Amino acid sequence: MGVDISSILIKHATTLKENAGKMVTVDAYNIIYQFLSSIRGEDGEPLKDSAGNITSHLSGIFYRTSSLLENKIKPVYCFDGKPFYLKNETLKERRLIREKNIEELNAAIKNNDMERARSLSSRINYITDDIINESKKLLDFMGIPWIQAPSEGEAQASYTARAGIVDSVISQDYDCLLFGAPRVLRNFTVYGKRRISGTGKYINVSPEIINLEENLENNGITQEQLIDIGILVGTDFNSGIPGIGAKTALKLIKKFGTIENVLKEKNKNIDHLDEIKDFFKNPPVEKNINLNFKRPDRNRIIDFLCGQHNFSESRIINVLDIMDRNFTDTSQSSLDKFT
DNA sequence: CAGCGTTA
DNA sequence: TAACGCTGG
Repeated sequence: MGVDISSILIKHATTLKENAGKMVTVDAYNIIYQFLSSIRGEDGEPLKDSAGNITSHLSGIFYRTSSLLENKIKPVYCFDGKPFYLKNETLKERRLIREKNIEELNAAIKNNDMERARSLSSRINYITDDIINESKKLLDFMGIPWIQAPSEGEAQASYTARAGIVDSVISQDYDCLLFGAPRVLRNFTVYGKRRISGTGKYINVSPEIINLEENLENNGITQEQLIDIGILVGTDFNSGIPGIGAKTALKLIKKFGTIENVLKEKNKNIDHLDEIKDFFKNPPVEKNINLNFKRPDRNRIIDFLCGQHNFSESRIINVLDIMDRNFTDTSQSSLDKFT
């Protein structure tokens, strides 16, 4: 998933506290996908309400958003619109992998191999329209703004940061850097832990920040050359050149200057190259952005999460109290200078 | 993943 | 109080 240019990037450890006072965009699809894979019960299945509807994403969005707010970080969620048409191949591949996983899962259940079944089950994620719509509904009730991207959510999130409307982007994917996000926050969690997919075990993953300008300078490349490197390695919109990873791509781009020269040298071809480059440089985005944070609607949240989806009322109320307190704090902060 | 009760 | 382990839905 996404472009793997990790090996040529400098990353700095960061914390939620270090980012206090900042506004950030969140790649909604990316974070929902993470919640669906990691928030699971003992059986390895995502959390569900009594009607069998998946609720892991609601749990994730509710608690994560609240801790961000508690740390004075204001998140703005960016949702995917119509995928870039060249993504179709990638999406087809993902569908095939998923179908294969489901087949293997059924086989494992048949053979009573529950450990294998749990591991496979945790890899199968469905982001349905319901999951997206309920996420948006919850954000509305929480008074958190979200942006409907005309196309890719990570392009929208990156644009919003590049335009200076927010400070940085929360996403696990490096594609945001190709889209020009000045700062990308990864592993941006409260406790710095993540469950290893399919097992009950945890690994430590500390929040990190990647600074675009610093990395361009450190590698001695331009933004366009970073895009070229990404395309050589492979993105959501093309397969990349076999045998070329980020380090090799960097060397080649520095030696030959542009992806066109590299391809000529290697006698290779990438379909729709100009279109892909243009999409990273100038993706369709919503530019009319007004971000309005409102006080959480306690009754609607309790009705939605507890009434409709079986969340525990006492737990939800605890968090609502924290959010409420925090909202008052920020709205009064302009009065601080008079005290 | 995050909350929360338990433990040392 | 910090680390641990279980549970949430």
